[in-house]
Amino acid sequence: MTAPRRTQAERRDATITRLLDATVECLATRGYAATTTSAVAAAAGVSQGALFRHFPTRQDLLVATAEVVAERNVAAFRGLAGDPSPDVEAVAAVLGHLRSVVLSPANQTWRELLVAARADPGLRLALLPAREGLQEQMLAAATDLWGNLLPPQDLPAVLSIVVNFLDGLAFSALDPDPSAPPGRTVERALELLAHLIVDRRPATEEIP
Amino acid sequence: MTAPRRTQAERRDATITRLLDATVECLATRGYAATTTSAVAAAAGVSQGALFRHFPTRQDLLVATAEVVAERNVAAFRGLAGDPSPDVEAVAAVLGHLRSVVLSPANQTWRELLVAARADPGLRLALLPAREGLQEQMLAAATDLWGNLLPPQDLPAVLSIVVNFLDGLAFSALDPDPSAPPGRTVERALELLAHLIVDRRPATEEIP
DNA sequence: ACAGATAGCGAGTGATCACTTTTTATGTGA
DNA sequence: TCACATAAAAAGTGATCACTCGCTATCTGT
Repeated sequence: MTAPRRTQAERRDATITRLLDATVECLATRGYAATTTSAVAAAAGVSQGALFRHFPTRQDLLVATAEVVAERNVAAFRGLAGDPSPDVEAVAAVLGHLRSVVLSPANQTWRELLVAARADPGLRLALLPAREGLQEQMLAAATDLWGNLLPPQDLPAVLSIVVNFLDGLAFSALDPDPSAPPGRTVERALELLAHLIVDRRPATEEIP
Repeated sequence: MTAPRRTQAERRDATITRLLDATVECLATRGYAATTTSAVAAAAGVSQGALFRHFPTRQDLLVATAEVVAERNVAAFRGLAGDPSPDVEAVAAVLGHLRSVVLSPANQTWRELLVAARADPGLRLALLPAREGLQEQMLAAATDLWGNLLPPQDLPAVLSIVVNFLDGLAFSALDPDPSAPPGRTVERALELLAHLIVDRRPATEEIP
């Protein structure tokens, strides 16, 4: 009943935030094609007119959303703790955390936008700076994590293997629940990758 | 001038083939969202009415296309020659071939449909048998290629690493030309994976 | 040759898309 | 307090979507 009495800037920022959050959720749950302006506006609890006041086109909304999730993803990657002298188990544990980061809704949103950008030159161009920044930050994070385990010239290759493997995994895992525990195959794959990073000699499991 | 005089079955099969090929091309070049029934019909050189005579809904067309490209992908995987006693270079070469297979339009089409299926339960369900068949055939192909190099229980994990890495690569490579030569990082990554497969001990490159 | 069946065409059809315009609410500066 | 600016809502607008329908063209069995 009582008026909240917010400033214009507060009102503006609040609805923009709600729109961006709604777009993330919409992309993660319904996919790119079903992320329509009306669906986003409805999810945000505002009108379409409000949406188009702050984002002139749908693409502008998507690009802004991409930048938001790119920042979140960078923060999540940097949040992975590094160990000064890690063993195989520690690296495998980090890879497990990395897996859950890659499977998170924010990363799912990012993937959805990347896939759409492949066939949309305008979106691809608009996403380029965020993509480069993300890559750079991830290489820096990889240096923090594994810089003393690998020769510097191999870091990009190993990072590419790990991240693309996890992305490919997220993308071929069509299970409705992305936070499900990893299967045996994935578990063993992470183990092999951990060996690749730590001692560069994966142990052959003896068959009992 | 002269009438070609084809049977009904020939006419039917011909337009169905043209529609499926057009759908593959459309998905690979324009992406899922832009693969509309009118675009496919135009690319196939037939009317929309002809399309809907053979495929009651758009989803039926997409599912049929998925089954076609899944078969093509299996054939491409099985076409990779195995070597009875391969060294690192041979395995790396096979991985290079595998990369070009994964980057092919047929595989790009498959990925596009998989991504769309994530947010579309009906499509996901319809794609399930093709997905299982593909996975099975790929494991068989991997056994042919690397069965005598790896312990059997590690085959699924290694296959998962390789294939998902390449898929993730295809999916983050937004270059307009997918047949471009692999960059230094990708080259080194394939080398490391070859070592992982062959001698399970990647060589550390000395810095000159 | 001819009746019936199948294939293909193209003009619709309602729904929904991204987006615009008009109108109403809500802060802001003087 | 009140003219003004900005934010949000409500009601459009043309274009395009998946899909239908009536018609013609082509083939098939007899």
